[in-house]
Amino acid sequence: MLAQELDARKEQILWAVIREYVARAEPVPSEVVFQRYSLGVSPATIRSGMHALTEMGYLRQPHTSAGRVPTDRAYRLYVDRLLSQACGGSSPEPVLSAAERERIRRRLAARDRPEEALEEAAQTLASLTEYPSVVSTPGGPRRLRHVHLVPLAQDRALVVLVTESGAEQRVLRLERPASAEELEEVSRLVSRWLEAVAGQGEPLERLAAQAQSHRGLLASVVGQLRRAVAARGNVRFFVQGVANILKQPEFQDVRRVRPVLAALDREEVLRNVLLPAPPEVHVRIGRENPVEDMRDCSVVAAAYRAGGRAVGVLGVVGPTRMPYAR
Amino acid sequence: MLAQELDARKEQILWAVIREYVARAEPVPSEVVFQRYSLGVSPATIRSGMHALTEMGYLRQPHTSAGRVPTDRAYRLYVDRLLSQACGGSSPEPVLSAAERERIRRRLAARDRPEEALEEAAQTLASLTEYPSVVSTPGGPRRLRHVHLVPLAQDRALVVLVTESGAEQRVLRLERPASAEELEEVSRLVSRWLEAVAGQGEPLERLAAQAQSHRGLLASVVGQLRRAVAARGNVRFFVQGVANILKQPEFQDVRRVRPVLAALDREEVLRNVLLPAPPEVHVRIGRENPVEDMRDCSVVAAAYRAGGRAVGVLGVVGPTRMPYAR
DNA sequence: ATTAGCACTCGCGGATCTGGAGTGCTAGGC
DNA sequence: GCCTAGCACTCCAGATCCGCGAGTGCTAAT
Repeated sequence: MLAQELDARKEQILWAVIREYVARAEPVPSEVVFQRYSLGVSPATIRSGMHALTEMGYLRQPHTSAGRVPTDRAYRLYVDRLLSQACGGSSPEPVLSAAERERIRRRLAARDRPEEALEEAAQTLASLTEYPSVVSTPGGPRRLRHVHLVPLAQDRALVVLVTESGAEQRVLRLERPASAEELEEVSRLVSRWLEAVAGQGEPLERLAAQAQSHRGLLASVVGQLRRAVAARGNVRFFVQGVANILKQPEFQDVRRVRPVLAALDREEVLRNVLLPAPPEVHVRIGRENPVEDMRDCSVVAAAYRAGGRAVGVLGVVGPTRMPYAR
Repeated sequence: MLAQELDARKEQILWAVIREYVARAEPVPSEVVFQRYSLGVSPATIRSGMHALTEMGYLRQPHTSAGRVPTDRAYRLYVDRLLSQACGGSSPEPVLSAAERERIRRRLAARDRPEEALEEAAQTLASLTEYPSVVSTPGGPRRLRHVHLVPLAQDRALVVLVTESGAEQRVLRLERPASAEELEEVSRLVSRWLEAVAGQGEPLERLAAQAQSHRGLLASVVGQLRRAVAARGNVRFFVQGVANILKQPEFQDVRRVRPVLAALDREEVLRNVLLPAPPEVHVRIGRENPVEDMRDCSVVAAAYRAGGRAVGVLGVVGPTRMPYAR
C-alpha cells in the first residue's frame, strides 16, 4: 500500500500511463500502453502491473471497465524525477529553440514601459503553454536608488521610487502644503543620501533615524519609503490567457472552472500560491495547493532573475494533467 | 413588421417581459406577466399582445411552446427609454446609498498607488454588479507637467512622465552613455520648459522644434515624449471579476464563455469596445458590439472624470439580459 | 512468471415515451 | 369591436430502457 520502491517494470508502466494520459486526457487502457510503448510484455502483464500500481495509490480507475488515470501522487513522483534529471544532466531537448528564445527576448526588450514588458511576458508564456499564466512584478527587498517627489495637488505629491529593478509610484498625502522647490530639495536630499550609502548594509534604516530630526515632510517621505520597501504587499500580478483554461477537457464544466478563475482574480490567492516558491522551479500538484479552490489544478512556478538577483515569479496554471516537461 | 410606435399596452407587456426575463433568465410565459404585473387584462389578451410584439421583432420564442424572450431590439428600446428618463428627471432611486458611495470613495483614496486605485475601482465595480468589469487608465491627450530621467544601466534610462492625471514610466534607450548629471540636466531643462509654456496651446510641438538644435539625448527624450503623449496605445486596462460571468445562466456552456473571456484578455478588443464611448453612459447590446466574439454580451461603458476632464472609461460586461437599471 | 482466452461489469449513446407547459385559435360575452 | 374562457395542438425535457463496446480480472496453460 505504501510507497515502497517501484521495480523497473512498474515504473515504465507508470510513466507510460502518465504520458499517455497527459496527451489524451482520457483513462489509459492497457492495450494502448502495449501498442505505443514497447515494453516487451503483453497487455495482460501490463494489466497486472497496473493493478499493483492502483493498490499502491499511483493509479486510479474511474469505474470498473475504464482505463487507469494517474493520481496526484503519481504526478508528484514523475515531476520529482523530471526535476532531478533536469538539474543533473542538461535537459536533452530545449523546449524552445534558440531562435524562439531570441525572438522573445527581443520582444520583451522592445517594450518601452516596464510594466508592459511583464504583461507581454505573461502573454507569451500563456500562448506558448496554452495555459493561463501569471507573472509578478519584482518583489521582495530591493535597494532604492533614487527618489523623486512631484507636486500633484495642494496636499498631495507623487513619490516616484526608482529601485534597482524598476520604478514605482505612490501618492503621498502631505500634512501641510509644500512648494515645488521644497519637494525638489527633499528629493535631492534623499537621493543623494541613497547614493552615498549605496552598497553598505541597509540604507533605509539609517536614513529613517536621521530623518527624525528633520521637518515633517522628510519624515513622511521616509515613512512612505519604508512602507514601500517593506517587501509584502507591493507585488503586483499580471494574469494572462485565462481563457486558455477553458480549452482543457477537464474544465469543460463551468462549476469546476469558476472557483479557479475566481481564485486567479484574487491577489491574495496568487500571493499564497506563487510566492512561496523558493527554489528555481516549483510545482504544486492538485491538493498540494494551499488554496482550496485550486485543488483541481497544478501550478508550475519559477523565479526569474533581473540584474543578478531572483526577484519575480512567473507561473503557469493548468490541470493536474499537464505536460510537466514544460 | 417595422418599429411603428407601440401602443401603451404593448409597451407595458414588453417592459414586463424584459424585467421578468432579466430576473429569471428563462422564457417568460403570458401567465407570469398576468400574475406579477397587474395589467388589468387576461393572459389571453397578453398573449395576443406578445404575438404582435413577436411579429414586430421585439420578442422571440425559442420554440413553439415556450414563453417569450426579448430581442436585442427590445433591450435597445428599453435602455434608450431608461437613459432618456435618467437624463430628464433625476434618477428616482440611487442604486448606491450615500453611505456606500462614501465608503467607496474612501477606499479609493486610501490606496497610495494610483494603479492600485484603478484596480480597486474595477474590483468594486465587479463585486457590486456581479459582472466582469473593466477600468481603463486615463488616456487621450494630456498635458505633461514634469519629466524626470533616471539612469538605469549604461545604455538605458528611465523616463518618468508626470501628467496632470498621474505618472507613467518608460524605458529610454540611449544612443550613447550619458552621465547622471547630464540626465538630470536634461530633466530639468525639459521640466522647466514645460512649466514655462504651461497653459498655452500645445507645448510639445514647440519643444520638439527647439530640440532639433540640441544634442542627441534631448532629441531622443523628446521623441519618446511625443510617442508617449500621442494618445493611442498608452491606455491600460484593469479587468476584474471575470469569474462572475460564469454565474450567469446563459454562460453555463463553456463554448459560449470562451470567446468572451478570450476577448477580455486582449487589449485591442477592450480598446475597440470601450474607447468609442463618447457620451456619459453608453450601452452596446449584443450584435451592436463591434467585436464578433462579444455578440452574446452587452457592454455598459461610462467615462469617468478626474480633475475636470473626462479621461478614463469604466465598463461592465454582462449577458444581454442584464439589469440595465444599473 | 508470463500469456492467451474469456466471462463479467459498467458507462455511454441512442431510441422511445410521457408529462407538462405554453401557445394559438375559436367561439362566446360585455 | 375588443376581451376572455376554453381547448386542441406542439414541442421540449426528463426518465427509462436497451444494447454495444470497452476494458478489466481471473484462470488455466506454457
